[in-house]
Amino acid sequence: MRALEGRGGRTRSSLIYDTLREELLNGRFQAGEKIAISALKERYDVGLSPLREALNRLAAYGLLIQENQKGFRVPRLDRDELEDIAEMRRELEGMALVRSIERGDAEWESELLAAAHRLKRADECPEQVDEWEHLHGRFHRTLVAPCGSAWLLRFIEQLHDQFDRYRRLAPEAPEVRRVLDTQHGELVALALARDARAARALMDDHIQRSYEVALGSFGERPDA
Amino acid sequence: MRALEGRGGRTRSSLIYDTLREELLNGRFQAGEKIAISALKERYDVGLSPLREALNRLAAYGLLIQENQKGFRVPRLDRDELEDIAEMRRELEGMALVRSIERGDAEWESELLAAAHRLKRADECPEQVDEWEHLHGRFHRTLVAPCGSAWLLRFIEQLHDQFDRYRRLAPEAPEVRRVLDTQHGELVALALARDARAARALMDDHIQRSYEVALGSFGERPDA
DNA sequence: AGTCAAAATATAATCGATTTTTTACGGCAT
DNA sequence: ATGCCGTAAAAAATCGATTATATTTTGACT
Repeated sequence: MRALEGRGGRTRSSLIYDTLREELLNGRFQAGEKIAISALKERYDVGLSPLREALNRLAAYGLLIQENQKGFRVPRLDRDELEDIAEMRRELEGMALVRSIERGDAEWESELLAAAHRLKRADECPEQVDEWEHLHGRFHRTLVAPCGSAWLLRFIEQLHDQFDRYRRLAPEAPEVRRVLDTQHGELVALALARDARAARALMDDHIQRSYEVALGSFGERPDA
Repeated sequence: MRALEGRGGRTRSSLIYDTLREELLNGRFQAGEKIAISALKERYDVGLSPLREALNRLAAYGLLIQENQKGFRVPRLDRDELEDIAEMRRELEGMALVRSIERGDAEWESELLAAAHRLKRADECPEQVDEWEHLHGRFHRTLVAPCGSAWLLRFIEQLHDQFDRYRRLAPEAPEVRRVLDTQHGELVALALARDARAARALMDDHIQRSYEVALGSFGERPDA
């Protein structure tokens, strides 16, 4: 799989980083799995150095676990951790959304409408998952973009990535999906109406429902 | 400077990481400075691979900036960013403190008292800065430790590191320092009294004052 | 059979050298 | 003088091979 040829100003290391991040998010690696470095080396046809650098970055970011002298592992999926991630998302994205509503300008309103529209179009093509994921992430980023805090945005991004490891693994839930899709539009409406309180409440509910979908990644309740 | 010999289970990469992190926090590198990799290589007597891996991790963590094909740079100090960091510290540490007060058990109370006591002793030995920094960090970590969210703790740690880049560079402010030292004790008292609201308010004030001290890292107001 | 230790194997970490890209410099035309 | 192009030097990124550590296997002994 000679996937990393003819790049533009990018470094091998950064290309592998992006690729691996995407694959980790999409559950292409078994949770808890040990990373076989030389296998990846073959698979992407790169040297050890850029590969290891990418793995180091992913570990610092939290998408891998690094143990001295024992290489890298994919973090296990853990109910408590998912709950933690969801709870933090509610706190931080709620905070960011309120601030965005206070500070966002007319240009933001336009971009928000555009992002929501693109996402809505994608909602109707369930076959193009990658495209939908892309637009979905972009919509949520747009929503909180003008919050004014670079660090808050950074943390939110990181939490989204963590959350997506679970959500993308969960089975489809069409009824909830429809509600979630509707909420995207409602979030825009509340943002444009500058109703911070209601927007925050809706965001809370949106993340809570997503969390319940993501719980599906643990398989159908072995406790029932 | 053959500083990285005879290690115990640690990897060269992780040793350099710790060393560089510490030096970055202590302002041993000029803000905005370009990292001369081969100079560091000589200085710590290590190969390029572990050094670059450490730099990659530090960049992912936010203590360095990485630009494709242009190596690594120390982030500039920026008033707006410091404000952002302080604001986020107020939000996140406030949140974590409230939760700790709700959830912390008797063992936590003991450790908190111990940590505060150790810190107080160190307050009186202004010559042992490193020791004080160590105990200060530990005190603040203890304060929020039982908040129940690993991710919240992670973000707080990261923000502390960012904040310290500024604070440790700022000139001493003995009067404010005395107030801040006193507040550590008061925080413990409020935590033990389980007065979440007052504790949060005090933490807010504590961080705000620290922020004002840290502003000193920009030199004496060129705008006056 | 089960257990421990030593040897063998596999994997992680590191090094030294090479390749690629950027940056600095100097001539040349405008 | 100023700006552009090509070359030289420097630095970043990468590779291939080596060393160190962990894991597995083997085989003697209980």
